[in-house]
Amino acid sequence: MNMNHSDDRRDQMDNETSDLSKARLRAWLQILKVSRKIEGELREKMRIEFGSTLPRFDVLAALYRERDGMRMSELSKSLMVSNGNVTGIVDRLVGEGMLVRVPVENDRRASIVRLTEAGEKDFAERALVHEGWVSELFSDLSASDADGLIRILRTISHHNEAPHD
Amino acid sequence: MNMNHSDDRRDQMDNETSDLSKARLRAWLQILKVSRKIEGELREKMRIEFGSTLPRFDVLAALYRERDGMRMSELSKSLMVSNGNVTGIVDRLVGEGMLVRVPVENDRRASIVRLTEAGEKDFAERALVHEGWVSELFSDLSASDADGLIRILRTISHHNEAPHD
DNA sequence: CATAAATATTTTGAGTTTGAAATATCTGTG
DNA sequence: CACAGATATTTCAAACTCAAAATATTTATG
Repeated sequence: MNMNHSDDRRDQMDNETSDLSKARLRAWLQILKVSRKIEGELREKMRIEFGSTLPRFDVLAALYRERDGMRMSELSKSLMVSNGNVTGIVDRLVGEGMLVRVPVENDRRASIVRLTEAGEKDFAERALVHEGWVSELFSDLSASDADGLIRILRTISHHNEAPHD
Repeated sequence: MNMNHSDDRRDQMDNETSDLSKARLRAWLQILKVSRKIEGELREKMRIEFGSTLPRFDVLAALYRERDGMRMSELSKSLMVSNGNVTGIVDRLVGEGMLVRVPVENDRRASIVRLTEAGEKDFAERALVHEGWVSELFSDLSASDADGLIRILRTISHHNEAPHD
C-alpha cells in the first residue's frame, strides 16, 4: 500500500537478480562448460590424428566454404577473432602448403587467401573425421534436442548480432 | 530387394552422416559461435570496467565459491585448464593482492590458494556487475528457454564426463 | 593534384593456453 | 630405511589471442 516508485523498481530488480538473471547466468556457465569440454576433446583428437590444431582447422573450414578464397579481414570477421591472430595462423598454414596468398587486382593492400589443391584435399578428409568426432561427442543429443538447442542459441546470437552494417 | 549387409550399413551411415550427424555438427558450431561472441563481449567489458581479464575472473569465481581455498590442481580441474596455465594466472592475481598461497600442513608439494580480504571484497562487487552483463547479453532468453538450454547442455556434459574417478 | 581520412594488413607486447619436461615431495613395498 | 612409482606444482617452448601501433595503400575532398 505504501510502495513508491523506487520500491517498485527495487523489487523488480531483486526479482530479476535472484531468478531470471541467475537462470541466465547458469545457462551461460553451462554453455561455457560444454564448449570447453568439447573443445578440449577435439583439440586432443586434432593433435593426435592430424598433428594439427583447432584454430588451423577453423581457418581451413572457412576457406573450404569459400573456394574462391577470402581476404584476411573477411576471415577474421567470419571466425570472430582479431586480424593479427589470423595473420599468424595463415602464415603457418602457408608454411604447411595448405594455403596460398594471392594478390588482389587493383588493391595492393589486400590479398586473398585460398586453399591449395593439397589443402583442399587434406581438409575434405579431415572434415569427415571431425564430423564423426562431433557426432560421437554429441551422441546423447537427439535430433529434436539438436534443433531445440540451435533455435535457442540463435535467439541469443541474434540479440548480440553486430550492429547492422 | 537386392540389398546385402554392406549396403544396409552404408545406407545407415549415409543417413547418419547427412542428417543427425549434420544436425549435431550444426549444434556444435552454434554453441561455438555463441560462446565466442559472448566471451568477446565480456572480455571487453572486463577490460574496460575492471581493467582485468576473463581468466582472472574465472579463477576468482572458483575461489569465491570455495572460501577455504583450493589447491592448484583442484583449481585447474575445476576450470578445465592445464596446471601450468593456472600457475601464471594465480601468479598475477597474487601480484595484484587478490590471492595468497598458503602452505599445506604435511604436504610441502602443495599449496592452497585463497582470496585475500581485498580479493573477496573486489570479487563480490565484480560478480554482481558480471551477472548483470550476462543477463543483458541473454535478455532474449526466457526462463523456460534458459531451463531448456541447461537441460540439453547437461545431457552433453554428462556424456563427456571425466571417466569415473 | 595534394593530402587527409579511410581501409587492409602486419607487427608488437602482453597475456593466455597447451603439453611435456623438470623439480620437489610423498607413499608404499621390500 | 631405500627407493620406485605416484602426486603436486612449476617451468618451458610453441602456439594462440587480443588490442594497439605501425605500415602500406586507396579514396575522397578541397
